[in-house]
Amino acid sequence: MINITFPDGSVKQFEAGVSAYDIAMSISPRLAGDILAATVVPASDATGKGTIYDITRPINEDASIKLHKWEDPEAKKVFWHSSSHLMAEALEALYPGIKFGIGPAIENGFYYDVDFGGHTLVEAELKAIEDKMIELARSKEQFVRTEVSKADALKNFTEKGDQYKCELISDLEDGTITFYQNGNFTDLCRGPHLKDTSVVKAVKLLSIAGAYWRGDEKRNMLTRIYGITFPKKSLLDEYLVLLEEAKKRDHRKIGKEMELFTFSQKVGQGLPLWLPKGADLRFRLELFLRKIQQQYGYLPVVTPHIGNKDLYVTSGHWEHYGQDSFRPITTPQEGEEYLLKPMNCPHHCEIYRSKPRSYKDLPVRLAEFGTVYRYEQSGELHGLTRVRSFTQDDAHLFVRPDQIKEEFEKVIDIILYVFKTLDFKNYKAQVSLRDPNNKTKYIGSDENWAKAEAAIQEAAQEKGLPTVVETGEAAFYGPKLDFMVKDALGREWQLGTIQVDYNLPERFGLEFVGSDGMKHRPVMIHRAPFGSLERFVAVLLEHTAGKLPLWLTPDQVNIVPVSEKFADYAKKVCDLLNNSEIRASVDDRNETIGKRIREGELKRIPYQLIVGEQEEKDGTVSVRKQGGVNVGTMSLEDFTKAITDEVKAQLA
RNA sequence: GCCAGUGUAGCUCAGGGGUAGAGCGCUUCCUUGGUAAGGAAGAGGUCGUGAGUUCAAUUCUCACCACCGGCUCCA
Repeated sequence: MINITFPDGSVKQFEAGVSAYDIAMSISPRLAGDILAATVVPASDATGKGTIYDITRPINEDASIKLHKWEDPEAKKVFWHSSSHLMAEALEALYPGIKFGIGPAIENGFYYDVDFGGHTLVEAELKAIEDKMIELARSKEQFVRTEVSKADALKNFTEKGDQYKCELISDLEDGTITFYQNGNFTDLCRGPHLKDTSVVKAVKLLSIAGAYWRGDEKRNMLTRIYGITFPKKSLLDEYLVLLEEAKKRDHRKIGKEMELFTFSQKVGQGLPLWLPKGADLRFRLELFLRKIQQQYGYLPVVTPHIGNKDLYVTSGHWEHYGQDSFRPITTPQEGEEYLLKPMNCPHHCEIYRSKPRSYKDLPVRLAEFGTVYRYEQSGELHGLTRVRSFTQDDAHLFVRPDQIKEEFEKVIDIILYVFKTLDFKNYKAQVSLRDPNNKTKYIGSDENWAKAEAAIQEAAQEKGLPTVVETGEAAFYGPKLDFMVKDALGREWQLGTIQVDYNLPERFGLEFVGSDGMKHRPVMIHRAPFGSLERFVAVLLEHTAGKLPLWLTPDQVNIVPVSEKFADYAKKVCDLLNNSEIRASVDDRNETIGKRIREGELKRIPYQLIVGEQEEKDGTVSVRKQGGVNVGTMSLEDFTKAITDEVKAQLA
């Protein structure tokens, strides 16, 4: 007999070899029917973390257990992973001879990478695959786990001619290899899996994409099929509605609706054109940050949009990115070449170098809203989040080595203030370190890398900022701390960034005179709280669904006169508001009042003022807040004060 | 750059080998309306670009361009 401990601390005895399913059954058959996976922590597991088990897998020793129903992320993962096997089985039945790469569960659903040989899978075929999956699911196929030797595993997939699985197996250690079989389909898989396929009730295959084998663009491109499944049809319907809702928050759609920005094929791919309202919004964001930076002792600078190629040879960027960027600009002067600036740092280094610096002058903080140009691959361009011309809210801090941590922490403060003011709550702070196994990708000495990586992690820790560490994600010149935020569809984008750089000061020969009268090398910190105005605006639009905070939004107040008789009063109200720096306009078009209010709502204007006979007589306005809330009638002075106070509070 | 999809009016989209449609928007007129769509008339498109097949191409074929979903990349 073995002891099984439950999450509430109670202990029950079972025969050795009992499964999670048996255990659930001993509590209630209903529970047994609901559970999809179990976290089992065997007594011998020193980590205490345990393993997710198939609910049919025997438990052979004392263990604690947690049973997972659909609501648990662990269960969803198992459900979707099994669904990818189910899809693979359907695919193999419909397209005999195809080969399989990998097929994991993802955040929302699963995919499988498949080599269809000569066949090109098109979207029209997905329906038939979905139907086959449902058919197979209904036949209640068990997922059968078997442990196999490496030799047998290789033999199996060699006979099948699946070079991808063979490659995966050859990387595995003998004795750890398991197969899972559902129906006629056997896959190399660590598991865990569902008990059987019958719980999969609803299937939607979402899209087809090409994906390089093992993420390597030099290798075969496999066909990746994305899908999602649910244990109930209604859950699928809800999910699809949710997806539609998310698409309505797409910044590209909102940007068009609110007339913030546009693109032109004639101007060029990835080159955003900011429309008047968008430019207005952008300037307001800039002003907001300028004020903070002034408080933190930043000095504004302005530098040209091009720079001599030698500048980038010196910085090392030419060597790293020269081949993949906009080509150099030539001049009538033989041999003279300029580059569109891909970043501002080299220019700022030259500003630092323009005069001798004393240790007393440091830190020197040079800030610029600098527009840069990068030739991003055409397939990578995406709305405002990935463009070829964008403006960084850039600054470079030239600091003494003993000032790094303090300066780094101040930058964290600025970024957190910006995020707080704009109500970004779900961000991730990511520390990006270099890949120690691929040092040739990076420039700079081991010693400086170690110092910089330590400085970042210490600063984050002292600020109490929870971080995730990603190895191999560092910039080529230094490690960084990035703030990542998700868009409407769950894609993650980097916004704010702070980067320590020991390299450029070296390359540019930057110096300061120390208290000892000797020359020393400053350390450089790159930082951009927004990242770029383009990306920041994009993510902000998706987070707010276009309902921007009052202080930021281009149109704050829409004044709707009840009829044209009151247009003059409306204009007077508008002028008075404008004089108080409130962005108001009058909609006195020949349309019904209901229609004009509706359009004000659709334009996401925070306040609408309805004015008619009564208001004109009393010098008041009838206030309607976005979303249909009738705030009531108030004097114009009171309204002006309320708006001004609300803006102040938002910026506090 | 790679794989798949899309490209028709300012916007959202329907259509389809015989030179085009809807709704919204826009213009004009009627209506002067009190908190999410009043009515009428009108203007507006070489159907992404180029080539090919055909008596005839916006429709079929090919190439290119752009956009969209992914992959790779992201200073």
